[in-house]
Amino acid sequence: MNYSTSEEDYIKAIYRLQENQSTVGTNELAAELKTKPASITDMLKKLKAKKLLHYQPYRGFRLNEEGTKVALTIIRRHRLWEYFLSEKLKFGWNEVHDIAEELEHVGSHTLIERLDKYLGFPRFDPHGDPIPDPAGKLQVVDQIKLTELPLDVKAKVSGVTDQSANMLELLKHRHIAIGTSIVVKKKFDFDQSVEIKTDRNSPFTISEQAAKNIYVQYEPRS
Amino acid sequence: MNYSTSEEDYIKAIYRLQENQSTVGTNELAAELKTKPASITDMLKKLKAKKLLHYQPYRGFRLNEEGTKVALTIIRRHRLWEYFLSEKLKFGWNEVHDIAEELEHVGSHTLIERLDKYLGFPRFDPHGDPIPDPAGKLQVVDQIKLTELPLDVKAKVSGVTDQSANMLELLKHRHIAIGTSIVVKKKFDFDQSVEIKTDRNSPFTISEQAAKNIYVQYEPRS
DNA sequence: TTATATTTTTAGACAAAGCTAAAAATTAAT
DNA sequence: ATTAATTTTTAGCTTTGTCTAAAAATATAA
Repeated sequence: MNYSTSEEDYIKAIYRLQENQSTVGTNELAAELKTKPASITDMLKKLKAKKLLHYQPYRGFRLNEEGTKVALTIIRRHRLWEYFLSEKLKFGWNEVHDIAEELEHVGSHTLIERLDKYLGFPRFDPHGDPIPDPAGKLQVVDQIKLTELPLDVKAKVSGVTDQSANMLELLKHRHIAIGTSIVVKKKFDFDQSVEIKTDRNSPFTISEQAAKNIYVQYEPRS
Repeated sequence: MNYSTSEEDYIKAIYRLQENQSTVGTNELAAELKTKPASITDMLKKLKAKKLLHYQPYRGFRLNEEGTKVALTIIRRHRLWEYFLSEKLKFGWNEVHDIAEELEHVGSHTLIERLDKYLGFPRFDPHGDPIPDPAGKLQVVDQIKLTELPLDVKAKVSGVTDQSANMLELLKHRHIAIGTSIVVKKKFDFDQSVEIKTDRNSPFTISEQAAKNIYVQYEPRS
């Protein structure tokens, strides 16, 4: 089945919201999509007719199996494009989102599969979020915060959550990027810092605060 | 200024048609866009209001300077994506058009400039059509048909116009692709064939008919 | 538990883009 | 130079996605 850009945006937003709550409300979704509640009700009727969600008027709604699969397909496209923009076109982690927001609606299945292959089947986007597989399944995340990594265990940087100028500056200065090999050498509890070492630096120290925003994974990227 | 997907499609189609004729007609454009004449009239009013074309009811129309610039910007996006799909994602020359038709409407200026850089500033798309420059100017084409290439002058394959299965088979078999170095050794007028040599083959002969569909350029790609 | 506040839905309108059928303008042809 | 044929435009309707204002349902609270 093929969905309009609008429908895709709704599906994606509902998916995002229902990750936390069990059921999503009209006002809430309206806020998320920066639109008005009346518009939500209209679209819900259409999506229900297309059997993508459970919905009883006044009772809230939730994506069903099919709707979830569609959502994950869109998220897959989004994150693969983010990875492309960041890795190949050298956009900053903070610039990729808006452009990917447009590219994700280009529907060709072959396009996405070839892109995936071209990129080397990445498993995480530049923000560290996992990329759903072609079947629309979200892989169990095997990435952890740098602060949770046991000492002297080699891992690879898979993403960061804090994209502030400071953080980006720090990462740039230390030559930390996605894929960088990294090891935690010591943890200094007394001043909340950790000593780390990458394959491009001699050991250095960063704040635990910063380290918490760096995600790493054990295995090499497949 | 920003234009809708529909507006962009109209502008591109008008540009295509007015390359031959001096002025374009409603029926003609309707056929090109597989839509109805009444829809054309509606859109023409909008495009005229946006000062993209000259248009007198019943008198035909033609893009003005601004409209032409917009058309070339869209064509630039289209052809850069075609190049990307063909060179990087290994799509066949015949598969790229439809996907590029969607990607071309993604508006980000930075995206296109970075893509251009990433691709190495290509000057021709996989069909051999020139890629307009960032200012929306079409470079004078310095490519010629293989049959027009003087003997023993080295050139590079820049595209083909015939994408029939036969032609693709021939090119594949002879290892002729975009960028392949090629020289014409002899022209056999008596049976309408030419002997050519590439950097990957000993000399061989193909029909003049086939050679006419192969475009080459003198200088190396910039 | 009845009144009040909040949330959600309905009703009716609007803009974009398209269509059909009918009217108007232009072109061609006797 | 009229008539006939063709092209183009207008008028009015449809769909998608949005909005505002009003009505209905649900939740909260004294």
